[in-house]
Amino acid sequence: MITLYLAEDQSMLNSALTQLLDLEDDLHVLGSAGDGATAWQDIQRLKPDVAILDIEMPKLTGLDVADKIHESDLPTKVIILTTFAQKAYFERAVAAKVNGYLLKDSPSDDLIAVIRKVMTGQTIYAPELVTNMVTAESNPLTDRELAVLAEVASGLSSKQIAASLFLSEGTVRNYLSAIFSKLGVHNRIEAVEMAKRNKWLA
Amino acid sequence: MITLYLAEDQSMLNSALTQLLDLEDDLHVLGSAGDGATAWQDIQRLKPDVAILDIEMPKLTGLDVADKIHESDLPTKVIILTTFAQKAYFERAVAAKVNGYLLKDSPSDDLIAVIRKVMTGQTIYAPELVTNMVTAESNPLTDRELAVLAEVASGLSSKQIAASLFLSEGTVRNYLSAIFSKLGVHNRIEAVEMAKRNKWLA
DNA sequence: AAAGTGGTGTGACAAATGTCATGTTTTGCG
DNA sequence: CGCAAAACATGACATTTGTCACACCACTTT
Repeated sequence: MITLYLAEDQSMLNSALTQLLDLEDDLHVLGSAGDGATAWQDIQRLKPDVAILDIEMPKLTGLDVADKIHESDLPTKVIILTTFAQKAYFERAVAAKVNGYLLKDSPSDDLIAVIRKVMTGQTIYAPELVTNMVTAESNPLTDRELAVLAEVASGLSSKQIAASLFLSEGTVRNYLSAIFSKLGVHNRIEAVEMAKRNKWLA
Repeated sequence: MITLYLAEDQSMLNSALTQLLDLEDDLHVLGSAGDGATAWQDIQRLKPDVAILDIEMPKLTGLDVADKIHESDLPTKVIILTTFAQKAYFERAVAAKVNGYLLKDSPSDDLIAVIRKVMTGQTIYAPELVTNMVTAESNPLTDRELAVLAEVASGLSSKQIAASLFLSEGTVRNYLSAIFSKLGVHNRIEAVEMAKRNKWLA
């Protein structure tokens, strides 16, 4: 009997999967949560064989929970279940040594299959991800540039950003200029749009 | 026996719900699709009692499909199943006379309950929506302003927008100024962010 | 018919933005 | 170490952006 824990903040999917997984003879769902913090507490207590974690959740992301599981040497294996094939997320997941990484546009039967494979010690990554890895942009910005862009994204002016980061206004504008050049765009709007699309912010 | 059709582009949710709904004694899923166009074709042919439609899907949105069902006088009742409580969507759904409107952060049991209620002739809207209706902003922009903002959102400069809409550059900037004033913001970034959040664009 | 209202359109002006040339640390790396 | 590449920082300059006062028109209201 494989014991499971499910962390997924969309209730419709959470409850549907919980019920569906529990119907399998060899699977049993010990519990589920809609946020990362609750999930982490439950997982420490329940020690499931496999934790299925969404990434974007309140309080703690699935990747944060995966890190904690790994740090604490829990026996629990981790499957990340997320919406998009995002290079940034995938890289963090690989670094966290997750046992599986599956996209939500796979059918639920795939999830069941991955759970069983992970329990045999295999590591399973969705093929779309490997493909996407090649094409997807890697974040070319430095920490400082990213900090500036984050402020721009929340609507601050160069002057406000300068004050916030203790820089001269010219410096801020220069970072912006460097950002535009690196991203191949020509203004703040486009830069912010690209950064959001690639999840480079926050 | 209530026959169902499910249109949902996230395979994980689609397949999980399909299986789960089919387990109920009085429900039967005739088919499902991951895009609106396929769904519309199938629904015409299969004439299910209830169609459960996601809004954001490829080809045709769930709201488009709902309109078509209504126009064609099909007997099929419509339940919209979507992620966020978005005033703009909800208004269109009400205009399309849908029989139910449910959020994906409701548990799957709620969906089953709503299906049965809708079949008795009731119309069911998620309570979060009615609450949200009061607080949510209604789009205060004129058509012209919206056209300008849409171009801004795709990163064009005032000069480019002026050329595209056959206006003087000053006029474009004046529209922007009016937009900022109406939205209570002070620059393009914030205006675009607000418009995107409220789905006022495209 | 006059007055009011809201959408549309314009140019002048001040402020913010983006580019560039340049200098100063910090960080690999042979 | 030495030194090259990258990151960090600044001010001068031209362009773009945002504000404002104003004008025109269509459409109500009085």
